[in-house]
Amino acid sequence: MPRTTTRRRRTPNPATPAGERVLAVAAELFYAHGIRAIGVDRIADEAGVTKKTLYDRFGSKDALVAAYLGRREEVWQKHLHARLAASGTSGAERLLLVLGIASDWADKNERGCAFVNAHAEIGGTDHPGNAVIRADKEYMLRLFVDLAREALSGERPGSAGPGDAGPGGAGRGECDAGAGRPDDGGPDPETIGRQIHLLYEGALTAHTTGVQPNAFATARSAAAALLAR
Amino acid sequence: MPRTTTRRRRTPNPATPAGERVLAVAAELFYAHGIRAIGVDRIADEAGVTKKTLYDRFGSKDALVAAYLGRREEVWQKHLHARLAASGTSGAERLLLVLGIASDWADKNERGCAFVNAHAEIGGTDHPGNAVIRADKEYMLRLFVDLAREALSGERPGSAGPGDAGPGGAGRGECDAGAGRPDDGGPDPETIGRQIHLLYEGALTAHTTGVQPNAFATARSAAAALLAR
DNA sequence: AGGTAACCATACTGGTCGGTATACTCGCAG
DNA sequence: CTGCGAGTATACCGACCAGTATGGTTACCT
Repeated sequence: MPRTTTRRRRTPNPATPAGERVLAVAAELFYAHGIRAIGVDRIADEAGVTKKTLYDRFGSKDALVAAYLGRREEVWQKHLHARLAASGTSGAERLLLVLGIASDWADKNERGCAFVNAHAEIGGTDHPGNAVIRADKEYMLRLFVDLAREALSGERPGSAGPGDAGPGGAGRGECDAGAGRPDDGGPDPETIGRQIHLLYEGALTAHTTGVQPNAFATARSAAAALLAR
Repeated sequence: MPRTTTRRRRTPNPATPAGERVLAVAAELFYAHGIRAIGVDRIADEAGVTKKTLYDRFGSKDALVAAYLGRREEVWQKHLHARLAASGTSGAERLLLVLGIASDWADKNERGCAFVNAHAEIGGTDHPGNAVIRADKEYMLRLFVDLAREALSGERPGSAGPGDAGPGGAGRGECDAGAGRPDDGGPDPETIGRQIHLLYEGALTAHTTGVQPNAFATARSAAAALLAR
Protein backbone atom coordinates (compact mmCIF):
# COMPACT_ATOMS: atom_id res chain seq x y z
CA MET A 1 0.00 0.00 0.00
CA PRO A 2 2.18 2.81 -1.28
CA ARG A 3 0.66 5.70 0.57
CA THR A 4 2.29 8.44 -1.42
CA THR A 5 5.78 8.28 -0.01
CA THR A 6 4.72 8.08 3.61
CA ARG A 7 8.09 9.27 4.74
CA ARG A 8 9.92 12.52 4.18
CA ARG A 9 7.60 15.35 3.62
CA ARG A 10 9.68 18.42 2.95
CA THR A 11 6.88 20.51 1.55
CA PRO A 12 4.12 20.14 4.11
CA ASN A 13 0.54 19.60 3.18
CA PRO A 14 -1.88 21.85 5.03
CA ALA A 15 -4.84 19.46 5.05
CA THR A 16 -5.23 19.27 8.82
CA PRO A 17 -7.87 20.90 11.04
CA ALA A 18 -5.54 23.64 12.17
CA GLY A 19 -4.27 24.14 8.62
CA GLU A 20 -7.82 24.47 7.36
CA ARG A 21 -8.62 27.07 9.97
CA VAL A 22 -5.53 29.03 9.05
CA LEU A 23 -6.43 28.94 5.38
CA ALA A 24 -10.00 30.01 6.07
CA VAL A 25 -8.94 32.96 8.20
CA ALA A 26 -6.19 33.92 5.76
CA ALA A 27 -8.62 33.85 2.86
CA GLU A 28 -11.04 36.15 4.63
CA LEU A 29 -8.44 38.63 5.83
CA PHE A 30 -6.32 38.71 2.69
CA TYR A 31 -9.37 39.30 0.55
CA ALA A 32 -10.89 41.93 2.80
CA HIS A 33 -7.77 43.95 3.56
CA GLY A 34 -5.08 43.00 1.09
CA ILE A 35 -2.09 40.72 1.34
CA ARG A 36 0.50 43.11 2.67
CA ALA A 37 -1.93 44.62 5.13
CA ILE A 38 -2.30 41.34 7.03
CA GLY A 39 0.49 39.85 9.08
CA VAL A 40 0.98 36.21 9.91
CA ASP A 41 0.65 36.97 13.62
CA ARG A 42 -2.90 38.15 13.18
CA ILE A 43 -3.83 35.18 11.02
CA ALA A 44 -2.45 32.76 13.58
CA ASP A 45 -4.26 34.60 16.36
CA GLU A 46 -7.66 34.65 14.71
CA ALA A 47 -7.31 31.02 13.67
CA GLY A 48 -6.56 30.06 17.27
CA VAL A 49 -3.22 28.65 16.23
CA THR A 50 0.40 29.35 17.06
CA LYS A 51 2.73 30.80 14.49
CA LYS A 52 4.75 27.63 14.66
CA THR A 53 1.80 25.61 13.48
CA LEU A 54 1.16 28.05 10.67
CA TYR A 55 4.73 27.72 9.46
CA ASP A 56 4.66 23.93 9.94
CA ARG A 57 1.70 23.75 7.58
CA PHE A 58 2.53 26.34 4.95
CA GLY A 59 6.23 27.04 5.21
CA SER A 60 6.06 30.75 4.45
CA LYS A 61 3.66 33.63 4.08
CA ASP A 62 4.12 33.59 0.32
CA ALA A 63 3.09 29.95 0.19
CA LEU A 64 0.06 30.73 2.34
CA VAL A 65 -0.91 33.49 -0.05
CA ALA A 66 -0.60 31.10 -2.98
CA ALA A 67 -2.76 28.59 -1.13
CA TYR A 68 -5.35 31.30 -0.49
CA LEU A 69 -5.49 32.15 -4.18
CA GLY A 70 -5.66 28.49 -5.15
CA ARG A 71 -8.53 27.88 -2.78
CA ARG A 72 -10.32 30.93 -4.07
CA GLU A 73 -9.99 29.75 -7.66
CA GLU A 74 -11.25 26.32 -6.75
CA VAL A 75 -14.32 27.64 -4.94
CA TRP A 76 -15.22 30.04 -7.75
CA GLN A 77 -14.88 27.47 -10.49
CA LYS A 78 -16.93 24.90 -8.59
CA HIS A 79 -19.64 27.47 -7.91
CA LEU A 80 -19.68 28.60 -11.50
CA HIS A 81 -20.01 25.14 -12.96
CA ALA A 82 -22.60 24.06 -10.45
CA ARG A 83 -24.87 26.94 -11.41
CA LEU A 84 -24.08 26.49 -15.08
CA ALA A 85 -24.95 22.81 -14.95
CA ALA A 86 -28.14 23.42 -12.98
CA SER A 87 -29.40 25.93 -15.49
CA GLY A 88 -29.81 23.59 -18.42
CA THR A 89 -29.17 26.45 -20.78
CA SER A 90 -27.20 26.35 -24.00
CA GLY A 91 -25.96 28.60 -26.75
CA ALA A 92 -25.91 32.34 -26.24
CA GLU A 93 -28.09 32.06 -23.18
CA ARG A 94 -25.43 29.97 -21.49
CA LEU A 95 -22.73 32.51 -22.19
CA LEU A 96 -24.81 35.37 -20.88
CA LEU A 97 -25.60 33.34 -17.80
CA VAL A 98 -21.92 33.39 -16.89
CA LEU A 99 -22.18 37.15 -16.59
CA GLY A 100 -25.26 36.74 -14.43
CA ILE A 101 -23.48 34.33 -12.12
CA ALA A 102 -20.50 36.66 -11.92
CA SER A 103 -22.88 39.49 -11.07
CA ASP A 104 -24.31 37.60 -8.11
CA TRP A 105 -20.83 36.62 -7.04
CA ALA A 106 -19.61 40.21 -7.23
CA ASP A 107 -22.54 41.36 -5.11
CA LYS A 108 -21.41 39.04 -2.34
CA ASN A 109 -17.72 39.81 -2.77
CA GLU A 110 -17.56 43.53 -2.48
CA ARG A 111 -13.82 43.82 -2.70
CA GLY A 112 -13.86 42.66 -6.29
CA CYS A 113 -11.68 40.12 -8.05
CA ALA A 114 -9.23 38.59 -5.61
CA PHE A 115 -6.81 37.86 -8.43
CA VAL A 116 -6.78 41.39 -9.76
CA ASN A 117 -6.26 42.70 -6.25
CA ALA A 118 -3.47 40.24 -5.58
CA HIS A 119 -1.88 41.09 -8.90
CA ALA A 120 -1.80 44.72 -7.85
CA GLU A 121 0.29 43.75 -4.86
CA ILE A 122 2.52 40.94 -6.11
CA GLY A 123 2.44 41.36 -9.89
CA GLY A 124 5.79 41.62 -11.60
CA THR A 125 7.58 39.66 -8.89
CA ASP A 126 8.46 35.98 -8.62
CA HIS A 127 5.80 35.42 -6.00
CA PRO A 128 4.32 31.90 -6.22
CA GLY A 129 0.82 33.35 -6.28
CA ASN A 130 1.33 34.80 -9.73
CA ALA A 131 0.95 31.40 -11.35
CA VAL A 132 -2.48 31.01 -9.78
CA ILE A 133 -3.55 34.47 -10.91
CA ARG A 134 -2.48 33.77 -14.44
CA ALA A 135 -4.22 30.40 -14.44
CA ASP A 136 -7.54 31.89 -13.37
CA LYS A 137 -7.45 34.66 -15.95
CA GLU A 138 -6.52 32.20 -18.68
CA TYR A 139 -9.31 29.91 -17.56
CA MET A 140 -12.01 32.55 -17.80
CA LEU A 141 -10.77 33.68 -21.19
CA ARG A 142 -10.93 30.12 -22.51
CA LEU A 143 -14.38 29.67 -21.03
CA PHE A 144 -15.76 32.68 -22.88
CA VAL A 145 -14.12 31.67 -26.13
CA ASP A 146 -15.48 28.14 -25.87
CA LEU A 147 -18.97 29.35 -25.01
CA ALA A 148 -18.86 31.84 -27.85
CA ARG A 149 -17.97 29.02 -30.21
CA GLU A 150 -20.91 26.98 -29.00
CA ALA A 151 -23.24 29.94 -29.18
CA LEU A 152 -22.30 30.74 -32.76
CA SER A 153 -22.18 27.21 -34.12
CA GLY A 154 -25.89 26.53 -33.71
CA GLU A 155 -25.51 25.76 -30.03
CA ARG A 156 -23.82 22.41 -29.69
CA PRO A 157 -23.56 21.21 -26.12
CA GLY A 158 -20.70 18.94 -27.21
CA SER A 159 -17.39 19.07 -25.38
CA ALA A 160 -15.87 20.98 -28.29
CA GLY A 161 -12.37 19.95 -27.12
CA PRO A 162 -10.22 23.05 -27.36
CA GLY A 163 -7.23 20.87 -28.18
CA ASP A 164 -5.31 20.47 -24.94
CA ALA A 165 -4.19 24.09 -25.22
CA GLY A 166 -1.25 23.39 -22.93
CA PRO A 167 0.54 26.04 -20.95
CA GLY A 168 3.04 26.58 -23.72
CA GLY A 169 4.68 29.99 -23.99
CA ALA A 170 3.25 33.28 -22.94
CA GLY A 171 2.59 35.32 -26.05
CA ARG A 172 0.64 33.58 -28.73
CA GLY A 173 0.05 36.37 -31.16
CA GLU A 174 -3.53 35.91 -32.25
CA CYS A 175 -2.57 38.21 -35.09
CA ASP A 176 -4.27 41.55 -34.37
CA ALA A 177 -7.60 40.10 -33.30
CA GLY A 178 -9.44 41.49 -36.30
CA ALA A 179 -8.84 45.20 -36.63
CA GLY A 180 -11.49 47.86 -36.55
CA ARG A 181 -12.96 47.50 -40.02
CA PRO A 182 -16.60 46.49 -40.10
CA ASP A 183 -16.15 42.91 -41.30
CA ASP A 184 -19.83 42.21 -40.82
CA GLY A 185 -19.55 38.97 -42.72
CA GLY A 186 -18.55 36.87 -39.74
CA PRO A 187 -16.45 37.74 -36.74
CA ASP A 188 -14.93 34.48 -35.55
CA PRO A 189 -15.92 33.01 -32.18
CA GLU A 190 -12.39 33.42 -30.85
CA THR A 191 -12.58 37.18 -31.30
CA ILE A 192 -16.07 37.48 -29.88
CA GLY A 193 -15.12 35.35 -26.91
CA ARG A 194 -12.15 37.62 -26.26
CA GLN A 195 -14.32 40.70 -26.57
CA ILE A 196 -16.83 39.38 -24.08
CA HIS A 197 -14.00 38.44 -21.77
CA LEU A 198 -13.02 42.10 -21.75
CA LEU A 199 -16.57 43.04 -20.85
CA TYR A 200 -16.42 40.56 -17.99
CA GLU A 201 -13.15 41.91 -16.63
CA GLY A 202 -14.30 45.47 -17.07
CA ALA A 203 -17.59 44.83 -15.32
CA LEU A 204 -15.71 43.38 -12.37
CA THR A 205 -13.65 46.50 -11.80
CA ALA A 206 -16.39 48.96 -12.74
CA HIS A 207 -18.72 47.27 -10.30
CA THR A 208 -16.16 47.09 -7.52
CA THR A 209 -14.94 50.66 -7.78
CA GLY A 210 -18.54 51.80 -7.83
CA VAL A 211 -18.46 53.74 -11.10
CA GLN A 212 -21.01 51.47 -12.66
CA PRO A 213 -23.21 49.82 -10.07
CA ASN A 214 -25.05 47.95 -12.79
CA ALA A 215 -21.92 47.04 -14.68
CA PHE A 216 -22.89 43.42 -15.23
CA ALA A 217 -26.26 44.28 -16.74
CA THR A 218 -24.49 46.63 -19.09
CA ALA A 219 -21.91 43.99 -19.95
CA ARG A 220 -24.70 41.54 -20.61
CA SER A 221 -26.43 43.81 -23.06
CA ALA A 222 -23.15 44.48 -24.86
CA ALA A 223 -22.33 40.78 -25.04
CA ALA A 224 -25.75 40.02 -26.44
CA ALA A 225 -25.26 42.70 -29.07
CA LEU A 226 -21.88 41.32 -30.08
CA LEU A 227 -23.28 37.80 -30.38
CA ALA A 228 -26.29 38.94 -32.40
CA ARG A 229 -24.43 40.74 -35.11
CA MET B 1 -3.87 92.82 -1.76
CA PRO B 2 -4.99 89.71 0.03
CA ARG B 3 -2.32 87.23 -1.00
CA THR B 4 -4.16 84.11 0.07
CA THR B 5 -3.64 84.48 3.78
CA THR B 6 0.14 84.70 3.63
CA ARG B 7 0.39 83.61 7.22
CA ARG B 8 -0.61 80.38 8.87
CA ARG B 9 -0.27 77.43 6.58
CA ARG B 10 -1.44 74.40 8.52
CA THR B 11 -1.79 72.13 5.53
CA PRO B 12 1.53 72.48 3.73
CA ASN B 13 1.79 72.82 0.02
CA PRO B 14 4.41 70.53 -1.52
CA ALA B 15 5.30 72.75 -4.47
CA THR B 16 8.96 73.15 -3.61
CA PRO B 17 12.01 71.56 -5.27
CA ALA B 18 12.42 69.00 -2.51
CA GLY B 19 8.69 68.37 -2.45
CA GLU B 20 8.66 67.80 -6.19
CA ARG B 21 11.51 65.32 -5.92
CA VAL B 22 9.69 63.45 -3.19
CA LEU B 23 6.52 63.30 -5.23
CA ALA B 24 8.38 62.10 -8.32
CA VAL B 25 10.15 59.33 -6.44
CA ALA B 26 7.00 58.37 -4.59
CA ALA B 27 5.06 58.16 -7.83
CA GLU B 28 7.61 55.86 -9.39
CA LEU B 29 7.99 53.57 -6.40
CA PHE B 30 4.32 53.41 -5.43
CA TYR B 31 3.35 52.57 -8.97
CA ALA B 32 6.07 49.99 -9.50
CA HIS B 33 5.83 48.16 -6.19
CA GLY B 34 2.57 49.09 -4.53
CA ILE B 35 1.72 51.50 -1.77
CA ARG B 36 2.19 49.30 1.24
CA ALA B 37 5.41 47.86 -0.14
CA ILE B 38 7.19 51.21 -0.04
CA GLY B 39 8.16 52.92 3.19
CA VAL B 40 8.62 56.63 3.68
CA ASP B 41 12.26 56.08 4.63
CA ARG B 42 13.06 54.72 1.20
CA ILE B 43 11.22 57.52 -0.57
CA ALA B 44 13.08 60.15 1.43
CA ASP B 45 16.38 58.37 0.77
CA GLU B 46 15.95 58.10 -2.99
CA ALA B 47 14.71 61.66 -3.23
CA GLY B 48 17.81 62.88 -1.40
CA VAL B 49 15.65 64.36 1.31
CA THR B 50 15.29 63.89 5.03
CA LYS B 51 12.18 62.39 6.49
CA LYS B 52 11.58 65.65 8.26
CA THR B 53 11.31 67.45 4.95
CA LEU B 54 8.97 64.82 3.58
CA TYR B 55 6.64 65.25 6.53
CA ASP B 56 6.97 69.03 6.39
CA ARG B 57 5.71 68.94 2.81
CA PHE B 58 3.06 66.27 2.90
CA GLY B 59 2.10 65.75 6.51
CA SER B 60 1.57 62.01 6.33
CA LYS B 61 2.13 59.00 4.12
CA ASP B 62 -1.56 58.83 3.33
CA ALA B 63 -1.50 62.40 2.09
CA LEU B 64 1.56 61.63 -0.01
CA VAL B 65 -0.27 58.69 -1.54
CA ALA B 66 -3.22 60.90 -2.35
CA ALA B 67 -0.86 63.44 -3.92
CA TYR B 68 0.70 60.66 -6.00
CA LEU B 69 -2.69 59.60 -7.28
CA GLY B 70 -3.70 63.17 -7.99
CA ARG B 71 -0.54 63.79 -9.95
CA ARG B 72 -1.05 60.61 -11.89
CA GLU B 73 -4.57 61.59 -12.82
CA GLU B 74 -3.43 65.03 -13.91
CA VAL B 75 -0.66 63.68 -16.14
CA TRP B 76 -2.91 61.12 -17.76
CA GLN B 77 -5.70 63.55 -18.49
CA LYS B 78 -3.33 66.12 -19.94
CA HIS B 79 -1.68 63.50 -22.14
CA LEU B 80 -5.02 62.16 -23.28
CA HIS B 81 -6.41 65.53 -24.28
CA ALA B 82 -3.21 66.62 -25.95
CA ARG B 83 -3.25 63.61 -28.24
CA LEU B 84 -6.98 63.89 -28.72
CA ALA B 85 -6.73 67.52 -29.72
CA ALA B 86 -3.78 66.90 -32.04
CA SER B 87 -5.63 64.18 -33.92
CA GLY B 88 -8.33 66.35 -35.39
CA THR B 89 -10.68 63.38 -35.43
CA SER B 90 -14.35 63.37 -34.68
CA GLY B 91 -17.27 61.05 -34.28
CA ALA B 92 -16.67 57.35 -33.84
CA GLU B 93 -13.05 57.70 -34.88
CA ARG B 94 -12.44 59.99 -31.95
CA LEU B 95 -13.91 57.55 -29.49
CA LEU B 96 -11.87 54.67 -30.85
CA LEU B 97 -8.77 56.83 -30.67
CA VAL B 98 -9.15 56.98 -26.91
CA LEU B 99 -8.63 53.23 -26.84
CA GLY B 100 -5.58 53.64 -29.03
CA ILE B 101 -4.09 56.25 -26.72
CA ALA B 102 -4.82 54.04 -23.75
CA SER B 103 -3.10 51.18 -25.54
CA ASP B 104 0.10 53.17 -26.01
CA TRP B 105 -0.10 54.35 -22.43
CA ALA B 106 -0.55 50.81 -21.15
CA ASP B 107 2.48 49.66 -23.14
CA LYS B 108 4.62 52.15 -21.29
CA ASN B 109 3.01 51.53 -17.92
CA GLU B 110 3.36 47.83 -17.46
CA ARG B 111 1.91 47.68 -13.99
CA GLY B 112 -1.49 48.65 -15.29
CA CYS B 113 -3.96 51.15 -13.96
CA ALA B 114 -2.55 52.93 -10.92
CA PHE B 115 -6.03 53.59 -9.62
CA VAL B 116 -7.17 50.00 -9.84
CA ASN B 117 -3.98 48.92 -8.11
CA ALA B 118 -4.37 51.53 -5.41
CA HIS B 119 -7.99 50.56 -4.95
CA ALA B 120 -6.88 46.99 -4.32
CA GLU B 121 -4.80 48.23 -1.41
CA ILE B 122 -6.83 51.04 0.11
CA GLY B 123 -10.34 50.40 -1.20
CA GLY B 124 -13.05 50.17 1.41
CA THR B 125 -11.17 52.36 3.87
CA ASP B 126 -11.37 56.08 4.60
CA HIS B 127 -8.02 56.69 2.90
CA PRO B 128 -7.89 60.14 1.24
CA GLY B 129 -6.71 58.51 -1.98
CA ASN B 130 -10.09 56.90 -2.56
CA ALA B 131 -11.63 60.19 -3.64
CA VAL B 132 -9.02 60.53 -6.39
CA ILE B 133 -9.60 56.97 -7.57
CA ARG B 134 -13.30 57.52 -7.76
CA ALA B 135 -12.85 60.81 -9.59
CA ASP B 136 -10.68 59.24 -12.29
CA LYS B 137 -13.04 56.35 -12.89
CA GLU B 138 -15.98 58.68 -13.07
CA TYR B 139 -14.12 60.93 -15.45
CA MET B 140 -13.34 58.16 -17.93
CA LEU B 141 -16.90 56.91 -17.81
CA ARG B 142 -18.23 60.37 -18.59
CA LEU B 143 -15.72 60.77 -21.40
CA PHE B 144 -16.87 57.61 -23.12
CA VAL B 145 -20.51 58.50 -22.72
CA ASP B 146 -19.96 61.99 -24.13
CA LEU B 147 -17.93 60.67 -27.06
CA ALA B 148 -20.55 58.04 -27.75
CA ARG B 149 -23.17 60.75 -27.86
CA GLU B 150 -21.11 62.74 -30.35
CA ALA B 151 -20.39 59.66 -32.43
CA LEU B 152 -24.03 58.68 -32.66
CA SER B 153 -25.57 62.12 -33.15
CA GLY B 154 -24.05 62.34 -36.61
CA GLU B 155 -25.63 59.29 -38.09
CA ARG B 156 -28.56 58.18 -36.01
CA PRO B 157 -31.87 60.03 -35.64
CA GLY B 158 -33.59 60.56 -32.30
CA SER B 159 -30.96 62.07 -30.03
CA ALA B 160 -32.97 60.89 -27.03
CA GLY B 161 -31.77 63.31 -24.33
CA PRO B 162 -31.00 61.27 -21.24
CA GLY B 163 -32.21 64.02 -18.94
CA ASP B 164 -29.61 66.10 -17.08
CA ALA B 165 -28.18 63.12 -15.21
CA GLY B 166 -26.06 65.35 -12.94
CA PRO B 167 -23.55 64.13 -10.39
CA GLY B 168 -26.17 63.55 -7.74
CA GLY B 169 -25.60 60.70 -5.34
CA ALA B 170 -23.82 57.44 -5.90
CA GLY B 171 -26.42 54.99 -7.12
CA ARG B 172 -28.43 56.36 -9.98
CA GLY B 173 -30.14 53.28 -11.21
CA GLU B 174 -30.04 53.72 -14.97
CA CYS B 175 -32.87 51.19 -14.87
CA ASP B 176 -31.26 47.91 -15.95
CA ALA B 177 -29.32 49.36 -18.83
CA GLY B 178 -31.49 47.68 -21.41
CA ALA B 179 -31.65 44.01 -20.54
CA GLY B 180 -30.64 41.24 -22.86
CA ARG B 181 -33.44 41.47 -25.37
CA PRO B 182 -32.39 42.43 -28.89
CA ASP B 183 -33.78 45.94 -28.93
CA ASP B 184 -32.13 46.63 -32.26
CA GLY B 185 -34.13 49.76 -32.74
CA GLY B 186 -31.70 52.17 -31.09
CA PRO B 187 -29.49 51.71 -28.07
CA ASP B 188 -28.99 55.10 -26.48
CA PRO B 189 -25.55 56.76 -26.35
CA GLU B 190 -25.47 56.56 -22.58
CA THR B 191 -25.68 52.78 -22.67
CA ILE B 192 -23.16 52.43 -25.49
CA GLY B 193 -20.78 54.75 -23.71
CA ARG B 194 -21.07 52.64 -20.60
CA GLN B 195 -20.51 49.47 -22.56
CA ILE B 196 -17.37 50.82 -24.16
CA HIS B 197 -16.18 52.00 -20.78
CA LEU B 198 -16.37 48.39 -19.65
CA LEU B 199 -14.29 47.35 -22.66
CA TYR B 200 -11.74 49.99 -21.70
CA GLU B 201 -11.50 48.85 -18.09
CA GLY B 202 -11.39 45.22 -19.11
CA ALA B 203 -8.66 45.84 -21.67
CA LEU B 204 -6.56 47.53 -19.01
CA THR B 205 -6.60 44.52 -16.70
CA ALA B 206 -6.46 41.91 -19.46
CA HIS B 207 -3.45 43.64 -20.95
CA THR B 208 -1.69 44.08 -17.62
CA THR B 209 -2.21 40.55 -16.37
CA GLY B 210 -1.01 39.26 -19.70
CA VAL B 211 -4.05 37.15 -20.58
CA GLN B 212 -4.76 39.23 -23.64
CA PRO B 213 -1.63 40.94 -24.96
CA ASN B 214 -3.67 42.57 -27.70
CA ALA B 215 -6.52 43.51 -25.43
CA PHE B 216 -6.87 47.05 -26.73
CA ALA B 217 -7.12 45.97 -30.35
CA THR B 218 -9.84 43.56 -29.33
CA ALA B 219 -11.60 46.24 -27.32
CA ARG B 220 -11.40 48.55 -30.31
CA SER B 221 -13.05 46.08 -32.63
CA ALA B 222 -15.79 45.44 -30.11
CA ALA B 223 -16.38 49.15 -29.58
CA ALA B 224 -16.59 49.69 -33.32
CA ALA B 225 -19.12 46.90 -33.58
CA LEU B 226 -21.25 48.35 -30.81
CA LEU B 227 -21.21 51.76 -32.43
CA ALA B 228 -22.08 50.42 -35.87
CA ARG B 229 -25.18 48.55 -34.89
C1' DA C 1 18.55 93.48 11.30
C1' DG C 2 15.46 90.15 11.99
C1' DG C 3 12.08 86.86 10.81
C1' DT C 4 10.96 82.85 8.43
C1' DA C 5 10.56 79.19 4.93
C1' DA C 6 13.10 75.46 3.23
C1' DC C 7 16.16 72.61 3.80
C1' DC C 8 20.10 69.52 6.17
C1' DA C 9 21.61 65.66 9.78
C1' DT C 10 21.02 62.49 13.49
C1' DA C 11 18.52 60.12 16.73
C1' DC C 12 14.65 58.28 18.74
C1' DT C 13 9.77 56.20 19.80
C1' DG C 14 6.61 52.15 20.07
C1' DG C 15 5.05 48.95 17.21
C1' DT C 16 4.88 45.36 13.62
C1' DC C 17 7.09 42.56 10.12
C1' DG C 18 8.36 37.55 8.57
C1' DG C 19 10.56 33.88 10.53
C1' DT C 20 13.00 30.88 14.04
C1' DA C 21 14.07 28.42 18.58
C1' DT C 22 13.05 25.81 22.60
C1' DA C 23 10.35 22.96 25.20
C1' DC C 24 6.22 20.69 26.38
C1' DT C 25 1.54 17.84 25.65
C1' DC C 26 -1.52 14.76 23.40
C1' DG C 27 -3.27 10.74 20.62
C1' DC C 28 -2.37 7.11 17.86
C1' DA C 29 -0.15 3.22 15.29
C1' DG C 30 3.82 -0.01 14.93
C1' DC D 1 5.96 1.25 25.03
C1' DT D 2 7.79 3.88 22.05
C1' DG D 3 8.18 6.96 18.26
C1' DC D 4 6.09 10.49 15.74
C1' DG D 5 2.92 13.91 13.85
C1' DA D 6 0.14 17.63 15.25
C1' DG D 7 -0.43 20.71 18.25
C1' DT D 8 0.39 24.12 22.40
C1' DA D 9 3.06 28.22 24.69
C1' DT D 10 6.58 31.65 25.04
C1' DA D 11 10.29 34.00 23.69
C1' DC D 12 13.39 35.80 20.60
C1' DC D 13 15.70 37.72 16.15
C1' DG D 14 17.01 41.71 13.06
C1' DA D 15 14.71 44.59 10.09
C1' DC D 16 11.47 47.78 9.05
C1' DC D 17 7.22 50.67 9.93
C1' DA D 18 5.09 55.62 10.35
C1' DG D 19 6.00 59.45 12.77
C1' DT D 20 8.47 62.82 16.06
C1' DA D 21 12.31 65.56 18.33
C1' DT D 22 16.22 68.45 18.40
C1' DG D 23 19.23 71.36 16.33
C1' DG D 24 21.85 73.59 12.70
C1' DT D 25 22.40 76.02 7.88
C1' DT D 26 21.23 78.66 4.15
C1' DA D 27 18.68 82.41 1.47
C1' DC D 28 15.27 85.48 0.74
C1' DC D 29 11.87 89.26 2.15
C1' DT D 30 10.64 92.72 4.50
